[in-house]
Amino acid sequence: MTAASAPTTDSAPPLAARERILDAAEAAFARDGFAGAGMKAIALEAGVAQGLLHYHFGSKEGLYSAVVARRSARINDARAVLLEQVDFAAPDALVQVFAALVGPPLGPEGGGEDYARIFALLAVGGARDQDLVRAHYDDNAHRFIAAIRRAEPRASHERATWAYCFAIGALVSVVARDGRPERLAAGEGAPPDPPARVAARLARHCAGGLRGLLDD
Amino acid sequence: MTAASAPTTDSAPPLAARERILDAAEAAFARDGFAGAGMKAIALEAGVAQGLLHYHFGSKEGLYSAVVARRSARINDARAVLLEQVDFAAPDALVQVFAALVGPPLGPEGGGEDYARIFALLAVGGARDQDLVRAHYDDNAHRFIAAIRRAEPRASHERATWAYCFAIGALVSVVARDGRPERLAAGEGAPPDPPARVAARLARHCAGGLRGLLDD
DNA sequence: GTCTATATTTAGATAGAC
DNA sequence: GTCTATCTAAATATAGAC
Repeated sequence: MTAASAPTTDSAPPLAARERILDAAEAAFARDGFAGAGMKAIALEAGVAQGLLHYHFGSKEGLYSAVVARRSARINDARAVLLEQVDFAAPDALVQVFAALVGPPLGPEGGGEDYARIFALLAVGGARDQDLVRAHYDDNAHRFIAAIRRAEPRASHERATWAYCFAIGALVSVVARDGRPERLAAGEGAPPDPPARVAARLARHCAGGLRGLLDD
Repeated sequence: MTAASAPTTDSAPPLAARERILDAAEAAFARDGFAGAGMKAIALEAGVAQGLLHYHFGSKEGLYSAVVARRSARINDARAVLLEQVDFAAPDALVQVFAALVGPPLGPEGGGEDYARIFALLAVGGARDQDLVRAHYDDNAHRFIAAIRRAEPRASHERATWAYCFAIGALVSVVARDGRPERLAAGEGAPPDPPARVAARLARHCAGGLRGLLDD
């Protein structure tokens, strides 16, 4: 067996069809969820035969898992870069940490609308989604919980953890929602706020939320 | 046509089979989502024939909508009761308002684990879920946004709205998650916190979050 | 590696007896 | 109002040619 004949290996150079399938699957899973998306429709959108999906990813679960793995790696890499740039001596260090956490899923690294709802579904889904979160996001979580405590030493490990979880929750509710906050605030047809502005607001909210937990 | 022959009318006294179907559907939709749940499995769990589901609710969408309508009414009623009991002159008025918002979905009115994940999926789902949210939760939202501003007059309408949306997001991330915060904080196998304690912590977090938005 | 064709199961919905 | 039986469509997955 040659090295190029192992398509499930991540280290191999990605083929064009493989990436097209992942792109189409990302859009389909986002639109219809795991159970609602169809392998037939994904193959059609990717412009390949349905059998090719099973050749590359084995099953629908395998394809879903691959979609999450590809995108979560990009998001967490972007988060790590931002986290390294945080000035922990600054008065707004805590806001900077939360901005590093919530910014990438809202920005171009997050895959835009296509992956946004998958990201949200992962956070509220059942056993399958929870396993994927554990595999692809738990390490990142521990790193950020540590950073939260470094920026706000008064926070216990437990309170920092809850603040992290609340932050993820608030994040998913806005990444998955095209304009519900805007609609509630300004009525039907209100234009959505730019992602950077939403991220900044969210980061300040999370920092304030942790401070609210301190006198417990 | 007699009054009793109109099963789709909500004012009619509920029949035993109809309620059993709703209970089974609530559990199934929570476990597997809308697309993942099967009418056949719901009928089996309710102990009725599959055809009866269509007689009472017309379609799978009709059944899903009925599940959401039944539970959201109970949740919003409980919220309204708590909101009336808020002492807006108290220094922790804002915390009280958020406690009235997040308490019922976490308590017995929320339907426990069965409805919890449906509640969360509604918040991050596609067009179908967004329509249901608009129909069953938007009025409640406007009432709470007004209460938030009454408890914290410095908050603009826009900021109060974002604080409300962030609160719902943080809420769904904990109602749908059996013990991820506990696991991240204390490792595998950590016992879950009691719902009342989670609700109190969440309310304080939300109040602090809004304060963090004020100096914008 | 990619395609066509198909096997097998299961889905939601309906018809009609009682 | 409830049941049994069935229709039709669509699902995932597989087999085998190229």
